[in-house]
Amino acid sequence: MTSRRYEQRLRAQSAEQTRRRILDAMYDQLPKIPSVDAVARQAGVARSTVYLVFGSRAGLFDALLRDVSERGGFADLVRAVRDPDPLTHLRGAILANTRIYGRQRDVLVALRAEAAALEGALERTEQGRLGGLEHLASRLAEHDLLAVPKDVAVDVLWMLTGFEAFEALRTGRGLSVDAAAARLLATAERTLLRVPSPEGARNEQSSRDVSA
Amino acid sequence: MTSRRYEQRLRAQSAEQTRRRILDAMYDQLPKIPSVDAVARQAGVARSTVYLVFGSRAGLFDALLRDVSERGGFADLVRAVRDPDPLTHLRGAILANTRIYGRQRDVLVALRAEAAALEGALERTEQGRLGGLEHLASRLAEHDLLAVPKDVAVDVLWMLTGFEAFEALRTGRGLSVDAAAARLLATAERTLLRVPSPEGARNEQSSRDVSA
DNA sequence: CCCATTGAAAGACAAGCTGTCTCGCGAAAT
DNA sequence: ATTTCGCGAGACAGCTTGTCTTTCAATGGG
Repeated sequence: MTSRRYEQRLRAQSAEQTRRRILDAMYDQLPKIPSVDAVARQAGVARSTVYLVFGSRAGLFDALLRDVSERGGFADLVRAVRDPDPLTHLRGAILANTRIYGRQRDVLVALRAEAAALEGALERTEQGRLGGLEHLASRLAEHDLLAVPKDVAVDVLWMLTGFEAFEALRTGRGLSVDAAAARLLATAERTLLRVPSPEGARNEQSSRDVSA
Repeated sequence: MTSRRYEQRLRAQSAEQTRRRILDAMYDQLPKIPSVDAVARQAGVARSTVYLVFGSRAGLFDALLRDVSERGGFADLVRAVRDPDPLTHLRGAILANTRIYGRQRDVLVALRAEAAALEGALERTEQGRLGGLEHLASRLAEHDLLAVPKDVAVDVLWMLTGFEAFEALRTGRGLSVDAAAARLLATAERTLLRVPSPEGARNEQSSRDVSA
């Protein structure tokens, strides 16, 4: 009875399909937070199947979080980080980051509401952001562009690149995605960078006209 | 049968007591978000009594929110707002605001987690903050202290004085309440105020040493 | 002192949710 | 042909919110 090994490609493939169907069903119901039952019904799948595939309600949201991370829109962010000029890095990263938030907003709001059930998963994701910010702060420091200590720069960047800051401007103040990006960028530049040199003046200008 | 008017002071008084017992029972269980049943048991009260007094789970959290607002710690904030010097107003308001968040943190985290059920109640509370910020921005503008348009200043202040910004620094970056206040203040001053004049330099200094 | 009034307990009930488990079909792999 | 295994179907336990009815006991007007 416990003998034959199987390697069922087709079966695994269709399993992947049901997995996708379930996740897509979740996206469909956002930003309202659906019950496991509602997701299963929308996906045309038995509720027990959802538990079979994702383990629990929390597992379902965890998978959604990973899915969002993989789906990218991160290309722009990566490009900005790779730029040789640290100022372009700063500007491009904040802009790309904010636009990602703008696009994924429904998912992120739902995930935040479910934050209690997710615990570690969210932290793990945020860890990547922290690493990126430390890198950015180091680069700015190396080029002697910082007007504040490096760790303060990391703190401020952390606050400004979080989803909550974006959401406060977007929903709380009714700004567009690009207007929110402009406020965040202006705040970062004026707070972190040395002097309102010709460089600084230009930045301020460029962020102002987007927001106009 | 429908005749006599009653004016039962003692009864009304004991009703107020049960009301308080229930709210206190909630405070006891924070920051974990308790079920109505758990609150009732902790308060030594029937679950149906909670519904009798507060109407619903949402009503319970709504009452908690009002209770927090009334409990104050707002004296410092009011004093800062009344100061004739708009710069003192700015600094005092951010500091007092942040300290209030620090003190009420457990409640605010719980309320945020329950935000979906509260809807309007939170907005109403935030409305007051917005009004205060507009006033502050106007004062700064009148004294010609702003380096950015007034509406931009309101947006930035809104973002920096929200609970989320505080929480990002406090929990996300592990800062103390005063260190968080220093970051917020430095960000606000450098972003909003004209030139790093002698005035500006002094501010930067004072906020730096708190954070050290 | 009597008893209408009313705050509050007790608890039944409906409905929705998560999570677990069992049973059985039918398609895929060997 | 026979073994696996993905998945649907559904029962079950337990927790939750919310509603409603019944009962108890104190309060206070007359």
